Parts: sequence; structure tokens; C-alpha cells
Amino acid sequence: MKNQIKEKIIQTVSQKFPQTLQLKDKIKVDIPKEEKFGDFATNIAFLLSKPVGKKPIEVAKEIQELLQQQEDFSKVEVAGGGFVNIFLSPAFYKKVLKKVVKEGERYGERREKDRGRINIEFVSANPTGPLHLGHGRGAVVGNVQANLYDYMGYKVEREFYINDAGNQIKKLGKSVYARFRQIEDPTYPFPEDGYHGDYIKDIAQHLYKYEREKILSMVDESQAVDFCGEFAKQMLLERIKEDLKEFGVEFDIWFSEKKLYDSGKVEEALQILKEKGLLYEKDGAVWLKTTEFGDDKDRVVIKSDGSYTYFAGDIAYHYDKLKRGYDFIVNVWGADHHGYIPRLKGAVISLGADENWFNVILIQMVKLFKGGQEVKMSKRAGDFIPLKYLIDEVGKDAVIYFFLTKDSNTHLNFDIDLALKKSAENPVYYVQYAHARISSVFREAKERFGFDVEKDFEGDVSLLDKPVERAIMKYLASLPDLVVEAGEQKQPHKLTQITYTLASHFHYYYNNFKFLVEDQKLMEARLYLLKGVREGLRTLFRLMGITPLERM
RNA sequence: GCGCCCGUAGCUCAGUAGGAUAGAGCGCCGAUUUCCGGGGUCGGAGGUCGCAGGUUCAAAUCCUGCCGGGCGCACCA
Repeated sequence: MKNQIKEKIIQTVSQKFPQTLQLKDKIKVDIPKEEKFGDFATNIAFLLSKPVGKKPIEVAKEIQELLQQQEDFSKVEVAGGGFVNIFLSPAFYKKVLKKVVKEGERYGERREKDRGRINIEFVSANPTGPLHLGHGRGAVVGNVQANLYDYMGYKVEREFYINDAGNQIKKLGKSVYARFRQIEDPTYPFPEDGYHGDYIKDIAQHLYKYEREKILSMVDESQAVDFCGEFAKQMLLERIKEDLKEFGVEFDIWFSEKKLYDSGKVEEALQILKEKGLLYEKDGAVWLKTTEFGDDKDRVVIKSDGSYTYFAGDIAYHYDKLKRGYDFIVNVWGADHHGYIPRLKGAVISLGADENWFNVILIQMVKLFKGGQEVKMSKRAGDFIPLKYLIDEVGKDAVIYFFLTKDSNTHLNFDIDLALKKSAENPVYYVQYAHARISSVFREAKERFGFDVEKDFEGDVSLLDKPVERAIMKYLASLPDLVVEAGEQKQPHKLTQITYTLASHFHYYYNNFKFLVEDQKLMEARLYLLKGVREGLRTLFRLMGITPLERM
């Protein structure tokens, strides 16, 4: 909507001031905070002031005259030293409501997925333990960002990178094996750097029950450790998949690190870097000149023992993604990896990627609070809080919503008590209540007046002349812009704010006006508006993965 | 030491590709509540946007320096 308005303004104004076309990117069309400043306001006069050689306010007055002739605008004013304020006409609002009601839970979505094919990789938890809260936050942020890209018209692939090679799995195997042996021999030593969580014991118990003979008959202990590691990995991976599915997150691609190594991609990628003269040998190891991409020191890709570093694997992984032909990719990482970004980005660019191809969203810590006390978690020690625990505690919808309340790059304090409250203090409750209330009104409309809101009907928008009603329609008009903006900025947390604002508009409306009134025409108009609000909410809920409740 | 992130109301935080009087929730103060759906509703006070400069018609937002907090700087993954 905003872009349409902007286009209209540029088109109209440029007829008199051709310079407008050069300023296209700097011209802003915004929704002012205060109603008296109109439905939309533009800074165009400030920008034209210099090239035209007149004061902003004078230019604004000339623009005002031009714009006043547009039919979608009922009034155009000049204020604040040169802002051009535009008021929309009922004809415009009518178009908006019609569109929302028609498009339903996909309101404003770009149906043609023709803007490109992209990949978004997230969670990518090591299969060495259950998912914890940090993974959960990454899962939500990644998944919702993917939904946003889809909304904007991209073909999106969701990917989970499985770190199933290297030391972590070995450590896992050792841990499980030790627990396994401890069942019969409590003095059997547990590895110092092993995984301490109880889930390791559970896996060991399982193996003891079903595979005891097989494991004990293995002559070589390292063979038994490998077996345990492989088994535990599979089991944990299955559990991760189940947790994610229950959480509403599904992946298109499960990419195995191990298979990457087997594919020869590492050699291939390194060969390219070598040809570019970016590799050199020192102290028996092979180094990549990451200092050329702004890193403070060069990094090892092949260790002196001949094995690859994790970095080498990641280069190859991204080389593989590059060859898959995505227009761009996004990685959702824990914020502690931020120092890793420049060097990987540099490597990827050296492999032929475009400057903007490689993108990262960082996820900060989640702290859990219950009864005013912080619930501590630490994966290494094994006393971390599993994601599943939180979901069982407050429900999927609350977890998702709260994970989206703040910018992913800031620390999040999750208040369990708040998430469980059934009152307006709890934002999840508040937004879901809005949807349930609308459903309730619709049920009532049918029972008392025999009016079926689900049928195809159109209310008389000209009867919706109350300030709240206009505010709601205006907000619905800008909804797609706001969603796209959240997506472009890679800030999915903005969805909760958009949702909250829409819900609060509705609650205010509900608290001050009756919808089921005697005047049939007025009732239909208001129900029509409510239907628009409902579809707006459903669109947002769908993007976030939250359930729209009919009653609660 | 170098790099990144953060610093906004009493509290938890939005707002940062520059825009008009910096927002929300909680808490606090006041009023109100026999109502489709109860757990309310309406209003008010509350700010040196960490500090100091700079750019601009316009800075919480951009630039520089400093202060305070977090994190990262492996032949680990």
C-alpha cells in the first residue's frame, strides 16, 4: 500500500519537478504518529528544496496542489515546515478491506515465488544432546524468517546442518560407553570432558537392554565407543527431529557434515583457494590468508596431522551451498560465533560468492525465570533446560511468541510466570484473546441475528467513520508493508509488535463500541471490519506459527 | 590489546537504511465498571535516549572519542 502511495506521489510530482525521479530512494512515505498529520506523510518537499532552489514549505505547497487532485486522497495538507500530509478517502479504505477479506490468512503475500531461491540454515544443533532453549530461539527466529521470505515471494529451503563428524561424536561415544560400563562396574571412569546429562544414562540403559552382548563382545574398546557414538547420535537426532516437529518447525534439507567430507567437496574448495594463492604452509599446517578479508590473523585449514579443521569443513559446506545456486543464504548462529563471520564470509567470497550472498542472523542467550529466580542452564554440565521442558510448561504458542518479543541479537529473559498468566499482562494471551473474541462475536451474530459472517458479503465501508475504525483500516492497509519490512531487515521479532498493535486496536474498538446493533447495515459494516481484523491476525499468526484460537 | 553486541521511564524492553511532541507492558496515582466474553475500562505523572563533540533544514538513529556491561579473539567444534 505504502509503495502504491509513494508511486502515485512520485508520478504526480515528477510532472512538475522532474528532479523527483533522482530522489526516488530518499523519498519516504510514512504513517505519522499523530492522526492530525494525516494517514500518510512524505518528506518529499525537504528533498526537493535544494535542487528546486526554494524553501521546503514553498515546494510543499506546490506539491499539495498537485496531489489534491488524486481520487484516493481526500485531503492534502502542508505542515511542520514542509511535510506533506495526505488523508485517504473512503474509496481507498474500501479497497483495503476487500483485499484483506479476500486474501484471508495470506493477506498481502506475494503469491508468485519469483523473487529468487534462497536457503536458510538454522538450529544445526550437534546431535550430542537434546535441544535447549538457545536452539529453540534459533529455531523460531530461523523458521519465522523463512516464513517471511516466503511471504515476500522467495522460494525458501530450510536446512539443518548435522555436525556428525569429528570429536563431538567421539566424545559422545565415550560418554555413553562409560555409562554403559558403569551399569555393571560403578568404578569405571567417566571421561573428564564427557557429556554429563542424564539422557546419556538413558541411552546407555537402552543399549544395555538391547545390545549388551554385542558391545561386550567387541574386542577393541574403540570399536565399542564408535558403536555407542553412532547409536547415540541416531537416537538423539531422532529426538531433535521430533521436538522440532512438535514445535512446528520442519526442515527441507538435513545436511550431513560426514557426507560432506566423503564427497570430496573439501578438497575441491581448498583447491580453488589454492589457485587464488590464498593458501600457504607453515609449521606443517596449511593456512588460509583470512587477514585478506579483515581477520586479525590467518587461520589453519589443514592441521599438521593432516586432518581438516572445522573451518575447512565450513568453507566446503558453503562452497556446496554456493554450487546449489541460491540467490543468497542466511545462517542463524549463536552470538558467540560472531567472530567467525568475517573469515567465513571472506572465504566464501573468494570462492566466487557475491558480496551480499552470505548473511548471518545472531541469536543471543535465553535466560529462564520462574518465581523471580533465574533457572540456570549449562549444556556442558548437563543441567541445561531442554526446549521440551519449556514447551511442556507454557505451551508451544507462548514459547514462540516470547522468543519473538525481542531482537534476536539481544539477551532474552523468559518469564515463565508471565507466560502462564491469563490476563492482558501476558502478550500471548492478549493477542490470542483478540482472535477468540472476534470468533465469539461471530458466533453471537449467527445465533442472535442469523447472520453468517463466513459467507461472501461486503459491508458498507462508508458507515465506518469512527476514528478507531479508520485507524484499524489504516493499520490493515499498512500491514503487508510492515511485514515485508520485518522480513527485509531480518527482524522477525517485529511481528509480535505488529500483532500486538493490531490486537490492541481491536480491544479498544471492542471496549468502546457494540458490533451487534439494531441497525442491520451498521452491524454488517462492523462485522465486515472485524472479519478484516481477523484475517490480519491470522496472517500474522500463520507467519509466526501460532494457533488462532476460536475460544479460550 | 583488537573486534563485535548492548546502554532509552522505577522495572522489562520496543523504536536505529535520520523526520514532527521518543513509545508499550508492568508498577505508581486518580476516575470508572449491573454491558457480545469474566479475568476489566479510561485517564495521569514519570526521560540529560550512557557522556562529549561533529555532520544535517532535522540525530535515540549517521561519524569520532570516552565511560559502563556482555561476548569473541585455537592446528576446538
